[in-house]
Amino acid sequence: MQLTPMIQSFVLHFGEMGSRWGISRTVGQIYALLFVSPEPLNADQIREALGVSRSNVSMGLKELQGWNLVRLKHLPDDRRDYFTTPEDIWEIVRILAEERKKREIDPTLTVLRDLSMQTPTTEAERHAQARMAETARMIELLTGWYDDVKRLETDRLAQLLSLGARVQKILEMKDRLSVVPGRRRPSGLEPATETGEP
Amino acid sequence: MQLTPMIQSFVLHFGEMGSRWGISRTVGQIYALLFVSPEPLNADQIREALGVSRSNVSMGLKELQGWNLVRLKHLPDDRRDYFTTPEDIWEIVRILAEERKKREIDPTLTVLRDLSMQTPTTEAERHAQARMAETARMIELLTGWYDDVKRLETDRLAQLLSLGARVQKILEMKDRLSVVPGRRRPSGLEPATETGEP
DNA sequence: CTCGCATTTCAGAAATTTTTGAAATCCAGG
DNA sequence: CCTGGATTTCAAAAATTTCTGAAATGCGAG
Repeated sequence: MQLTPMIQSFVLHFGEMGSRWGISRTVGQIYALLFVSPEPLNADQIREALGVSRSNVSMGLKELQGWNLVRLKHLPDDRRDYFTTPEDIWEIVRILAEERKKREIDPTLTVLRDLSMQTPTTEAERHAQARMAETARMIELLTGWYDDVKRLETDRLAQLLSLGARVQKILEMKDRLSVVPGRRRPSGLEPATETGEP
Repeated sequence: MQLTPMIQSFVLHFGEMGSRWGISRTVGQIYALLFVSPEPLNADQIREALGVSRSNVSMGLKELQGWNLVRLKHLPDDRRDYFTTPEDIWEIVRILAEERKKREIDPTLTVLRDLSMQTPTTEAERHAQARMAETARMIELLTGWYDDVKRLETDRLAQLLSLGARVQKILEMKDRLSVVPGRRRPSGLEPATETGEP
C-alpha cells in the first residue's frame, strides 16, 4: 500500500510525537495509520506502508494491544490478523487516559502514600514528607475527579466540557440554591482526605 | 549533602518516572530533590546529593528552567545560583499542564487543522480527513475546557474537582432551570465548530 | 584589565532504546 | 503427524539519548 502525501504527513507527524509521549516512532506511526485507515490492516500491509521490518510491526502491534488501543479482526478465508482502532474517538481518549493513569500516576501515588506513612527522622524528612503528602492529596483529588467523570456518557461529557468555566457560575448558583433547603455542602478541599491503604 | 533513605527513595522514584514522561532520569531526580528540599540548593549541592557530574546538573537545571519549573534565588554574599520549585503545588500543576499542552498538543492540533484544509484526492484521503477533523474537534473541546478552568482560582478549582460527577446532577438541574427564563442552551457537541485559522 | 569562582558548552563515551533478520514457534488443514 | 503460511522471539546492529570531563565563557571584585 502506497501512502498519499497527506496521509504520509499525518503518519510521520504521529511518529515524531510518539517520542514525546512514551512510545517509539514506529508504534506512533502504526497507530496513526490504523487510525485513518478506512478498514482493518494486516501486519504486512503495515510493513509495506511504513517501510519497516516485519518484526518491528509485530512488536509494535503487541505494544498497542498492551495499551488496549487496537482491536483484532478476522476476515473470512484469511487467517492473517487484521487490526483497527476503536471507531469512537472518545473511546480512544478514555483508553489513553486510563492507561496513562495506570502507568504514570498510580505507581507514584503508591510511593507517595508509602513514604508519607514512615516516621520522619530528621527535620528535612519532616518537610519532605509534608511535601509528599500534599502531592498525594492533590493527585487523589485529580484522580478522584477523573474517576467520576470517566463514567459520564460521551455527550454528557461533551456538554460538561463545552460548559467550561461557566461551571463557576453554576457553582455559585448552586451555593445560593443550596442555602434554601438548609443543607450544608461538604467544603471541598479543607478536610484532610486520609485515604491510606490498610 | 547526604540524603536520608526516605528522600533517596523519593528522588530515585521520580528519576524512574521521569523516563516515562519526556524527561531524563537526572532531570527527574533534580526536580524531586528541589521539590522536597526545605530551602534552595545550588548546583554543587545537587551534584553531591545525586552523584552525577556537574555539567549534567547544569544541563538539567537549564531544561527545568525551560519548563518554567524552577525559580532562581540568590543568597546574600554568595554569587552561586540557588534553585527552588514553586511553593504552591497547584502552581506546579498549572505549569506542567501548560508546558505539556504547548509541546504535546498544540503542534498536533496545528498539523490536524492544516491537513484537514487540504482537498482530498482519493477516497482513502477523504476518510482520513474525516478522522483528522474529528480529532481536531475533540482536541479543541478539551483544550477549550482547559483554557477555561485554568483561570479559576485554586480553591474554586478544588471545589470543582471535588464535585466530580455530581456535576451531572447540576447539569440536569440547570437544564430544568434554563427552561424558565426561556433561553436556549447552545447544545454542546452537535454544531460543527469550524475554527479554522485565517 | 586581571583574578578567581561559577556556569555553560561541547565532543566523545556510555547507556539505553529501537530496529532488524534469522530462527523458533504456532496452528489450521490435509 | 506433516506442511506451509503467519506470527513471535531474540540476539545483535543501529540509532538515539544521556552523561561526562575538559575547555570555554561569564562576570563581579579588586
